[in-house]
Amino acid sequence: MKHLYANIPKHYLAVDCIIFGYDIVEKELKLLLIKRSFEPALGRWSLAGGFVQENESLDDAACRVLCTLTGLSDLYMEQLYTYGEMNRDPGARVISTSYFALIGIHELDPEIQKKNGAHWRSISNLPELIFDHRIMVDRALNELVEKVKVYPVGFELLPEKFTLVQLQNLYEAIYMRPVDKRNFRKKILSMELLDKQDEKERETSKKGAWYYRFNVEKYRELARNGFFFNLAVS
Amino acid sequence: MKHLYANIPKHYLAVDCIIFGYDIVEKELKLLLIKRSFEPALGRWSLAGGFVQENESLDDAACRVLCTLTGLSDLYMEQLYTYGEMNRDPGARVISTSYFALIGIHELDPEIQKKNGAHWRSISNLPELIFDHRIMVDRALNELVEKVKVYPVGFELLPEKFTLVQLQNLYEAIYMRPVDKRNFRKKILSMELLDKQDEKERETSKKGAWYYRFNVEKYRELARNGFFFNLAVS
DNA sequence: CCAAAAGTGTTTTCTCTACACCCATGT
DNA sequence: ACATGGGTGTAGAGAAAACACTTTTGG
Repeated sequence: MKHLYANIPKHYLAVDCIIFGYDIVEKELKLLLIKRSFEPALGRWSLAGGFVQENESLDDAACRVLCTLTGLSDLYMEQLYTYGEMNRDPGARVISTSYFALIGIHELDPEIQKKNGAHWRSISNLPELIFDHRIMVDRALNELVEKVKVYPVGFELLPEKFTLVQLQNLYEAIYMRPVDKRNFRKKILSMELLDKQDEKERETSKKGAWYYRFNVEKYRELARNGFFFNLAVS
Repeated sequence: MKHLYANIPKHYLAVDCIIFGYDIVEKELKLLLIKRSFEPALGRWSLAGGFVQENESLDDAACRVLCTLTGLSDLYMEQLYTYGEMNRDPGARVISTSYFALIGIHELDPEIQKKNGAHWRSISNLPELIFDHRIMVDRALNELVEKVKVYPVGFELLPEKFTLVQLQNLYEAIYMRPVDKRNFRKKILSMELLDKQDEKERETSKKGAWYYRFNVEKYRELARNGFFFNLAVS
């Protein structure tokens, strides 16, 4: 059947990953960027990307890029948007589909990071990026803000055990504004999706803050019955 | 610089358009589908699509497909999602980006429609579609529901002048559930985005219903100042 | 004993929802 | 005069927002 498409032009197709992380100590949202060690744009900052091969789906390609870079699989990942302007890549015409991923900074092996030229950069102070990567990042940021309001994806950025203060700090970092402590805690706790642990975090305060865990199974169960997660708070 | 990408495989790239219309008389949401007059899948139903050419961006390609089919330009259109599974098109490996478009059924010239084998089909009674087009449609429907809640895009499906009853019928068709008349009118009118005309629609009732127009400029002005459209009603 | 961060309730405001009757007009 | 669809307001419930003091404990 291939002859049917005989006169159709073909294109280079790439994926680019917007990889978010969260620094629990500095309370900052970060982006995993690559200092390019190859042409074009050698030495400049870019998203993690790669070309789509013949034997892999788009999602496969994005996973491959992500796994190669981080050594991690089963990360939260989602397709976002496809950029198909004529001259977005000066090297050749390349159409690129962006994916956004969420990972806990602590999960990332510094060795692998170094080997791949990957660096965490603070969202509020990004370097100049190649091509249209900055546009990709901005779209992903918008998406992240909307997403965490209504789906429990923020937890992907935290360790398994986290305190309510840490969770609130994360939301403040994403929303880029302060959030009322009492309203925040009331709302998240009223959903009954967090399991309180018998253990306190004692690094950051003398009193210590209780650890919690997000209960995925409970969320799935509730969601099946029409429950909607919501943390769009003041 | 093209040699840099010498060993990279290339792919067929397509766009598929999910074109929504609204039948103001039958109060039904419709989809513009093509009865294919060519292989593969001759005689079967499909979305309007086409391959991305060498000298056009993705958006250009989608516009071209849409214009060719409808004879209209300046339609509301938005990119949705890119489908890149290996075997989604049995003819060859094709990656396809879906776009959704909103047009008023009344705008469409029946001659052009006939010439292109395009037919309006009711959303609630769609025929079987080729490839993964049904999946594309379902995603687009979800997107449409979410979109009309929070952006004034529903008006793209209506004539310039419309009545509040017609607007409500449209929202009921999209939400696929009844909506409270008084709450709906209260909410839309309180936004002060509709300009009441001095004229009534008299086809469907003896009393007649006032025509309104959506004031785009006013909306843009308000939106600039942080106003949010909202018609997520009971 | 004090500094530093964690934890905790109540009141007010606003938004959402439910709901039933009168109006205008063509036949 | 009546049938048909268009148009209108209010009261109650629930959600969101504003807001300040007490607790714990290591040094």
